[in-house]
Amino acid sequence: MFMRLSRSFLPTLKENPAEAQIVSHRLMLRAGLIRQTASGIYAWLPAGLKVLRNISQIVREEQDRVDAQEVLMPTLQSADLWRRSGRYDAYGPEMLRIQDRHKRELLYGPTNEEMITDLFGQTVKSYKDLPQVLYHIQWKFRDEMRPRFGVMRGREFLMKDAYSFDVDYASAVATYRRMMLAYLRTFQRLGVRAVPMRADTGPIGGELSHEFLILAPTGESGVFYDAALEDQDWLDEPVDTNSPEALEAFFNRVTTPYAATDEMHDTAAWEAVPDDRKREGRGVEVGHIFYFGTKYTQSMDVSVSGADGAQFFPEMGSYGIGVSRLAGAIIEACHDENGIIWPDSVAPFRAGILNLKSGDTLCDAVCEQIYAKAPEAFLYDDRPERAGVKFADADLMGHPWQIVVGPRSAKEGRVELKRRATGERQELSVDEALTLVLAG
RNA sequence: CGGGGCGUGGCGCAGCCUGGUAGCGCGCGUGUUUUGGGUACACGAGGCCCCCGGUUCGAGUCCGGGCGCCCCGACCA
Repeated sequence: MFMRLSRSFLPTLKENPAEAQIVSHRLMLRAGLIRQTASGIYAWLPAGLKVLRNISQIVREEQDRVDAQEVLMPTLQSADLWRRSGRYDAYGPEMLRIQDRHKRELLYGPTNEEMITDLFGQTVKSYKDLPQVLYHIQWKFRDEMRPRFGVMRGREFLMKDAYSFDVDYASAVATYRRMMLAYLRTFQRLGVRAVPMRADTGPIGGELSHEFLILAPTGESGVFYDAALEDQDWLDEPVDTNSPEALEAFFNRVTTPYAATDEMHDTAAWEAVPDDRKREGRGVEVGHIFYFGTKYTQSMDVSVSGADGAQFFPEMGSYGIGVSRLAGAIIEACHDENGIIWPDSVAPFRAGILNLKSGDTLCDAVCEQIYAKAPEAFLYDDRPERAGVKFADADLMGHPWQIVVGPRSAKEGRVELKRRATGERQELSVDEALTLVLAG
């Protein structure tokens, strides 16, 4: 794509579109990341697509790190598949049902348990091939009664969904815990604090369902948690993911401090948390992990041979991360009155190059020199606009860094480097600035 | 699905009550001006007023129907 702003499809808006009520939706529209094409359905423009890809890539790396294997299943699924599990009739009007030219019944997948279970069953025949964890990052469609909040609650959305198959409960628990670690690492790398909270397990019961919520004032549920959950660095945490004991210790550490959404809130337990550690607010759900045993292997009759030669139904779990929702949720958590403040890891561009005097030989030369060093990392604002316009747009788009090139400092071969998150500015040589920006 | 609101140049809105052939700000184009935080002036382009039907000499405006979008609620990655 073009990284020169003068030639980019990056339409920033000065005013808030009337339909956008919450801050992330407004900023996504104003910063030129998305455009709505129908209720709850969005087109991702070049900068927005970069964000989606950056998020996906981090999700992917952390899934791979716990030995999940990436596949790609289709968006369209056959109704027959869902009849096997009994969900075709059970799912209700949220499922978009489609007919092809031969009047065959299809549906746009809202989730993939049936399809993955079928795929698994076609392939895996022995306990020796377990465990298996498969995931994909694919568009889903749920015909929500009321889409809202931009991409946070769209009808079409990009989701990473993983599915695990284990020989027994103990093994399934280990897989679940491994995935929980992967999630904590994923969200940490995305620059947000997502707190895992016990979720309702419905008819299946047990304690193996957790939602991950990001604190944001516009969140959909109330959350209460112990500040002890805030400071842990999971990226360097040496958890031996092959050891069930180590996984259990890890799991206990994560789940012992109090954390609950308003639905699961336990007032008595909350009272026991020291006042200075109480954290209370609104939360956006960005991930959900769930153990559901043999629900689908049984209903779809997918079994494998055990060591004793007898057939058994593998134990399953599913693990979702709302990728497109995260784009909005991150903005909810990371912005100020001037615009987005992207975490370095998801920013569409590492830095904006602001040419304060396009057309000036010296300014142009300095900008081109910087831009040539790493064109993929920069958005070069070469438009013949006034300085104020460029400052405002750079703040709005939220580049982690702004490299400001104006005639004043360019004469001395220097540029001004601004850190978006802190507003801190410093005058540096071109090389010094490049080193800082490209290092992180 | 219940309740409410809106649909007028690209964006934000006024005009509708009290029918007479469309206006403001921003943006866009050209020129001048300005040159480190959305500069100022001038000129200019751009509108089946969501759609269909009705009333009327005449409908953006009144009436009926439809479609689309948003907000509150119940429900959800």
